[in-house]
Amino acid sequence: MGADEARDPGNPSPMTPILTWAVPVEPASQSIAFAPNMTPGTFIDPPLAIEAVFEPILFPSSPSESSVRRPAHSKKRGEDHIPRPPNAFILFRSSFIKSQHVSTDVETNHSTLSKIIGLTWQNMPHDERQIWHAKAKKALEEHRKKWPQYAFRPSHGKTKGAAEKRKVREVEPKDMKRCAKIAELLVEGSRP
DNA sequence: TTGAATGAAAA
DNA sequence: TTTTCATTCAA
Repeated sequence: MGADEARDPGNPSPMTPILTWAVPVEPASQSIAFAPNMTPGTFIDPPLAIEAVFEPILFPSSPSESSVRRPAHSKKRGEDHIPRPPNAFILFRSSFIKSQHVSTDVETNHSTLSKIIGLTWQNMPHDERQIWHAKAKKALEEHRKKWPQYAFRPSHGKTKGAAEKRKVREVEPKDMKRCAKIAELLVEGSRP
């Protein structure tokens, strides 16, 4: 760490409309419930209870065609393998791909897609990203609940002989600019 | 098996 | 601090 917290480049937005936050339409359908094994005595009240995880405004997941969940890479890794809990970006990316907002029809290269989605992620307003962070947090809680004893154990000597990673194809700057434009348009165009 | 992104957590 | 790995699927 250190004094390099200047991780917030241009984000002045002096005239950002702040998106009309459509109040959380979540009545009592999602009432807070204590876990069965949790005794009221041990309940620690979190400073900020963000129980309600609102749906993203900019890039909502497609309501249709989203039931068949593939086991991803069921090969390799024994069935005992517990996958890491997905972080906010991974969740966002998955949703983005599934939604087919821009995927496989125009770009089949997932590496490029990752670039576009990454740029889109950075262009997203803070509020929107926070929603995905909340989702990630929730996923983490579920993960902990499902595998309480899970712990991330990265293998050290994994990357082969530390050989040079050969790049398949570096995205040309021209295409890079195109990606940036796409990402920008994606966010701008999704604004209400 | 790799690439490509971001982020959480381990070493 | 650096490295691993979570998702995703065409090469």
